Amino acid sequence: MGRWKIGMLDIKFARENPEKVVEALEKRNYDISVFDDFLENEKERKVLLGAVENHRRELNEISGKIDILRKQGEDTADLKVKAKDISNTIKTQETSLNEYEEKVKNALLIIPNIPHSSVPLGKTSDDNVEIRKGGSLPNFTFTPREHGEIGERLGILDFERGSKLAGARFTLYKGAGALLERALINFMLDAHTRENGYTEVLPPFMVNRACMTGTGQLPKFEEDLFKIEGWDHFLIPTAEVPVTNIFRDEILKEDELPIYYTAYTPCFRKEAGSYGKDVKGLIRQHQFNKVELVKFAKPETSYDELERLTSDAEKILQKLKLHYRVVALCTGDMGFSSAKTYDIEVWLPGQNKYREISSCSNFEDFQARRANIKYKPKDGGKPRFVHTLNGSGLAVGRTLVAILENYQQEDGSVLIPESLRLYMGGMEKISKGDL
RNA sequence: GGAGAGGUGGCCGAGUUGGCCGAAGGCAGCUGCCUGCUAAGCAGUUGUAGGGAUAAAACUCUACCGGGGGUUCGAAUCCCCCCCUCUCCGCCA
Repeated sequence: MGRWKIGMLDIKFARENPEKVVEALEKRNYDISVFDDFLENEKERKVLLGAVENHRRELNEISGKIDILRKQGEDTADLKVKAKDISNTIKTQETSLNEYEEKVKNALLIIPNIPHSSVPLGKTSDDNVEIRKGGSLPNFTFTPREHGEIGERLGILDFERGSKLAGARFTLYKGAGALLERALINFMLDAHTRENGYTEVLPPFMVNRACMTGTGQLPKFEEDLFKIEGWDHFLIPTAEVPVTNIFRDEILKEDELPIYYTAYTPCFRKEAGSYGKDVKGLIRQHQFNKVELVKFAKPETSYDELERLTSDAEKILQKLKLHYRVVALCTGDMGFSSAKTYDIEVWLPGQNKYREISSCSNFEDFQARRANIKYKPKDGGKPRFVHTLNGSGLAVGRTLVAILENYQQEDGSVLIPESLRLYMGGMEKISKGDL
């Protein structure tokens, strides 16, 4: 009855600023008809809600009278008849009200976040804007190979057997390859916890529906998720989901903010609709490892936090001496829940292009509304929604790809970046036949 | 998997012959008073969401006692379904 356990776009904001919502939808190349549905149903919903509340007040009054008369031993039959009548009216109207609430809620849940004013306008990834570059391009005296070929020649990546075990887009890592993946995870976690101020968490790798709705994967993108048979649980597509939902339905204290979490998890994605794309190699897998950064911040500081979060992710690439660039995603290329996103793209000489290795976003209060995460201001005011942010710090498999391609030698061996050697038991180079 | 117990406000915890319960009491918090500091003490106050009213308040209405449905004029209290937590047994990394 008028309770919104699932927040989303602020219903009041949507109602009172329809032009802004429409503008946002257009910028994102979304069909604006969902919003028309919303407005229409929301209007009706409000009228009905008012009617139900009035009747309820009337009914409450009569019920009170009945109680008093009853105690005085007087006859209440007439009042009961009247009350029954009102009660029936309420039931009828409520049924109708519920339908409208359902419609409003469903419409609201599939309306994306409103882009921040600083987000570049555009339709596709071609319209993204490069912000800066980091590191320097590697020089090769030979033609660099792709990571898949490098990995197979070294015997550290086995795509054939990966697909024997689980099908396309699964890979078996072996020997120094498995070690390198594990080393990268530890290296990244240590950097973020020891140098960047994040607290490590290790969440469940599958979550319930409420979590998925909270961060925006549901209800719109269910076809991208692996669902557990016979259970309303899903394998996580990113640690963002369980980690952001840590504080679902909670009210934090202002002093606790900002909160920085980092988490290693595997990620599971169906990659529906990407048939034929990146079928070779490690770039696009159904299961991959990622170290994630998640922040809970006050609204006033969330954009500063986004800059710092992005630079925390960049630091990993700097330590590994990999060349990269940071791009600001345009309105048409941004994810559903995001208000602003920076992608970090690492240079892959084997493919002669930049590939996304991290995506850092400020969701403002979009996820916080859905997941109902608030904080109580110190001055005693009403609880406010927090701002949530997250970014990869980094995608581990793609980092391994970058190392193989950037550190490959003419003889097919691969040097280990210096900052990683401690994590590789001192290994300096991966050669054929190692481990 | 089997057998029990329970889910109430920031926390603890009353309330199950239906009405006076948004909900006693305690703790914590806040505001005054008082005590030369601290502790104690006295009085008041302190939930969330939506609507109305207002310059803003005061004020007022509706809903919320794990979730959903039912009975009833009326449900935290009765009935049904689901979820979760805890204890014991079994099983297992």
